[in-house]
Amino acid sequence: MSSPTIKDVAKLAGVSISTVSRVMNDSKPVSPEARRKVIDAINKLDFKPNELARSLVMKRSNLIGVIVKDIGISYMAQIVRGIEEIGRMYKYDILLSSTYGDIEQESKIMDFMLTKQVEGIVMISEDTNPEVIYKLKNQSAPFIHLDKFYDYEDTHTVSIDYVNASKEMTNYLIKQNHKRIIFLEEFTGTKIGKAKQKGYIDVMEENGLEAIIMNAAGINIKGGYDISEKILEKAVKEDVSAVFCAEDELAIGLLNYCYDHNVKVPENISIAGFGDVPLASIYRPSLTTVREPYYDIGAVSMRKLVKELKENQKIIDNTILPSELIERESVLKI
Amino acid sequence: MSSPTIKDVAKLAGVSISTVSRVMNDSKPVSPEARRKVIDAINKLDFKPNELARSLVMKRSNLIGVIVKDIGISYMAQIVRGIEEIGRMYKYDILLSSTYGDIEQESKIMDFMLTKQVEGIVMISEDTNPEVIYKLKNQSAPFIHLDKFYDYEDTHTVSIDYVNASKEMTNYLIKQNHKRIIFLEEFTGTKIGKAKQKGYIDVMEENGLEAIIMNAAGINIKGGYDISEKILEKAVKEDVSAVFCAEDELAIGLLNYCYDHNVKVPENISIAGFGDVPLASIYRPSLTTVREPYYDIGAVSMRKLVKELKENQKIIDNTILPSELIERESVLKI
DNA sequence: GTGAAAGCGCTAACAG
DNA sequence: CTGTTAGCGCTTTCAC
Repeated sequence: MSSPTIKDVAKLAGVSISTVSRVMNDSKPVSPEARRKVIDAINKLDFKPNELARSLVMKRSNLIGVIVKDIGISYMAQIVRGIEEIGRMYKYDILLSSTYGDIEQESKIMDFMLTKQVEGIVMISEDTNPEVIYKLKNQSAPFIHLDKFYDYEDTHTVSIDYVNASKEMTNYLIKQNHKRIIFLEEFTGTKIGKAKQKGYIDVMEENGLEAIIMNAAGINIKGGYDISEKILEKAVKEDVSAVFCAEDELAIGLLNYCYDHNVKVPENISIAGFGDVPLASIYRPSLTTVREPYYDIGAVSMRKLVKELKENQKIIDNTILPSELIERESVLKI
Repeated sequence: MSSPTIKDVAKLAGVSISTVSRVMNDSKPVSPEARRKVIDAINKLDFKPNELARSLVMKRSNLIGVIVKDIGISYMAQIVRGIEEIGRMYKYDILLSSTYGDIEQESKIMDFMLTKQVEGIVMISEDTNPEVIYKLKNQSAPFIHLDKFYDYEDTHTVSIDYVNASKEMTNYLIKQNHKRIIFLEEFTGTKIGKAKQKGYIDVMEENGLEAIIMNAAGINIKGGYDISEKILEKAVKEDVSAVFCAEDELAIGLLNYCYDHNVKVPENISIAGFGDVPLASIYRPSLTTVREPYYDIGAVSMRKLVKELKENQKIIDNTILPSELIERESVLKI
């Protein structure tokens, strides 16, 4: 009826349970004969060890808790892929839970995962609540905190150099002969938001160009779409030829608006994004953007976690991964 | 140092561990005084019960294994959302693992999940290997098998009525005055593939129209893109005005090709898809398609699993969910 | 109401 | 090399 246990195997093989355990784990020498008998019994019974029991005594669950805002958000799914693939290499499994941005859930789920004895936690959110970060930092398991927008001080994370990435894109735009460039963001005062803005402003100033910043109400496609009318108005009035969006989602929103209103991209206006979400390369015109290496962010996060777990010490730092400017169709090239 | 156990709580509260257990689970009456003392102790120690130990003795892991081809595939992520949200209602957690289509992995992961004592399994794949299905059916845990293409006989799944959905779209196209309509598919001989094809052919015949079927080499954006030149050639030569793609991905590939080659959609040619992947509504022109309710498919799957678990009996059947024709821009309306 | 004790399935000394 | 035994942290009889 219920699945066979190590006892059943031992009985059938005519040895003690220790011997069975030993052949399963190769933890101690076992005579060839006993080994054979055990293996036979295992096969005959189709025995599968109960990892729960194993975890209990070993005090190692081999579980990593991944708390994600919404697994349907494609870049988050990319991060999870990275976590999972590296996790698999080290025999870690993923316990996945979504919060949908609800801070109570974030907190509850964290507790719950600890209860399930996860050995580490990766929290993938957007605009994480400070309380949650506090809690994350004050619980016992090592963690990584990944937030596209909210780069908290002194948290353990993996990201790119936002100032520099933003500079690179601004420089690129200028090199393509754009002089009047709007920077579209939703300014929330976050460290990352400031960094992107700074990169843009610095380069514009260096080149004696005026920084023109506009604000969207929400970092998503709708946010980009809704501000588009104003942007386009300003563009014709003030001779703007390019818009640098702080997030791909904003750029897609703008692109959608342009399509809906017969504005040709990049002929009439150039649009650049930031992120390189999967959609950016599929959409037409394809989006010129800065690639944030989501998969790698996940993979490196997991590697760091594994290292912490192995060395049994908590680390608090920020690993910087390289970003890359991806030239596509949405920016007019000279 | 290491986290407090029920013993520590008992000691601090001056009661036995049984009493602590009883207040935690409300399983038996406890005197108000003892209850208070226990609760105090729990709070003081920030005690969190070890679910692993609990699962071991209760023989209930509260874990559902979700085996997914690739969590980065957006419609799969939508399904997982549905699974997760319903799972949460019943206190089930998600153990997530990706296979990347590798059949050895599919099999290994399944074993591994059983080892972790998952109570049920949801397998979300594409073109699942028969061996894997066989194995899925012959293991002990209840399962749901979700495959967009491969509708195996006698498996436990949740889907839509493909023949009917395909008929609906074909009828719609005809109503929009299209007479020469290409059906683009990658014919793999699967039940679902046949169903979609049948829906199209039946309606075309009913209307005295010729069925024109073309084959892509792969059900993905590239597959659609690569066959596009031929399609467009045939379209001009044979006066075809619409293409009904058996999958949204094929339609997006075709749309991309049209954009790249200055073919206007829907003015020059109308394109319809099947699926309503998230991208379909974002892309411009937005894609007229058949909505497969991915989230609901996940949610209903989980409900079925919960029911099986509760009633402790395996069910093998196919739940049919309603689909919906989504009118957007890619098909020229009269 | 409450505590002592057995046991979930497994690993890891310990003694042979 | 192998078996016996003592737990891992918890739930659940079974007495009291």
